[in-house]
Amino acid sequence: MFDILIKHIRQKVDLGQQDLILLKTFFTPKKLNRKAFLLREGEICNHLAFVSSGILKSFTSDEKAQERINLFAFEGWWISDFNSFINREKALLNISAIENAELLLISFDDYEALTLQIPLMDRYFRILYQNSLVTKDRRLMISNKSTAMEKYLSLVHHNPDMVKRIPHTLIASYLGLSPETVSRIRKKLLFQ
Amino acid sequence: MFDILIKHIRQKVDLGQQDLILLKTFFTPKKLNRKAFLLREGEICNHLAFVSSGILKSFTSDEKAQERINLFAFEGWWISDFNSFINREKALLNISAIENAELLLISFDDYEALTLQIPLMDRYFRILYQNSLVTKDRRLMISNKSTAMEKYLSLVHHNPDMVKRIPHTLIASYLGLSPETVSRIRKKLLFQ
DNA sequence: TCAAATACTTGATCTCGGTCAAGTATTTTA
DNA sequence: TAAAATACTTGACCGAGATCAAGTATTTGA
Repeated sequence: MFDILIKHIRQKVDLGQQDLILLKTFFTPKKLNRKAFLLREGEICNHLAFVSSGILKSFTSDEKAQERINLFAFEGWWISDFNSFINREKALLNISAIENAELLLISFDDYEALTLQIPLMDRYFRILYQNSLVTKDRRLMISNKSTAMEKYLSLVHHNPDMVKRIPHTLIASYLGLSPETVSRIRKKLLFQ
Repeated sequence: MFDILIKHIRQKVDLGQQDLILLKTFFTPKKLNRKAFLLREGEICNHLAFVSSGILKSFTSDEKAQERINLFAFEGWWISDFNSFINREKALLNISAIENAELLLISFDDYEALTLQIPLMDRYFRILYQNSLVTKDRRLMISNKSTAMEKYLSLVHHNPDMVKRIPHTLIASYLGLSPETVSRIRKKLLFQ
């Protein structure tokens, strides 16, 4: 259960055995079945979730409009409504499982306590967020200026597994495109 | 020169007098005149820049197409090509000054050394990046799903000073819109 | 294993916002 | 302070991608 989390952390910072034992006490395991919700918009997001297995998505649901996907979280990823979690505001995002998932949850208070008790975890999250910023920045640049085809190709390039493992309807939503457009792009790519 | 940086850091972490003195040794002041470049695409981005005064922009320049603005950095903000800085890859972004600016630069090596010598700086950057992620996430959601009008109104709401202080041509580029569209939106808003 | 739900495709049509063009207004700098 | 550069506005037109509609294909779970 903790193996993947610990491996993930050790790739970034060098925690000792004592710290690892302490670390575990801050997390609560949770199973989440396909389609089950971890968070609903309007709630305060009380946990950061680390995905040990399965796939989750975070998304907004504008009444009649299709849901709009914000993030897919695979094994080894973190997911939350970050604004809600950090600023204790109402969540704009929903989070639910696309495939049965196993999670490790840490509450806001424990997140604060963890970084104070194990300062290296500040470093871990600093590096994690650093990488995350790079990815978000790229997504933002592509979202702002690219054609539908370029958006799709960029995803195929940077996240081939997303395109493989996740229904195209959701891929479309993630890219801010309609499912029809993605379908037409895929057809075009088949014939080069 | 260092006042704003130190104030900024102290809002997030509690550095002692000794650490502050040490901290200063890692930074190099630099003046950058309007239109001067701090970074050109293709170079490796060797510095994080803290803006003590003035305004900078980071942007891509797709040959014939208009430049596309990625970020405006005001007094108290950080700016860089983060991917280039962290992963030592060629920069996709240019960075230049919109108004005469005073900067504090820290090199990649010193950034690494700083966080090792003053672990609280890991915490400072962790919190900084946390907030930055929230902003980027919001920008990404808006960029993916909103109309031109919604994009403009969201900027007016979240960054009124940007709209006030920065030419509308650049605002348009920042929002991924054409200057003409922004002009038409502003006209529409005048008549409610 | 089969009905129901979900996912995908394809065509027809529409619309928002981009592009082009030609002007005016403002700022900058020599 | 005047010429040059930059910024902004407005109109006409166009096209990429959304929407609507009506199918087919695949997956899921009782």
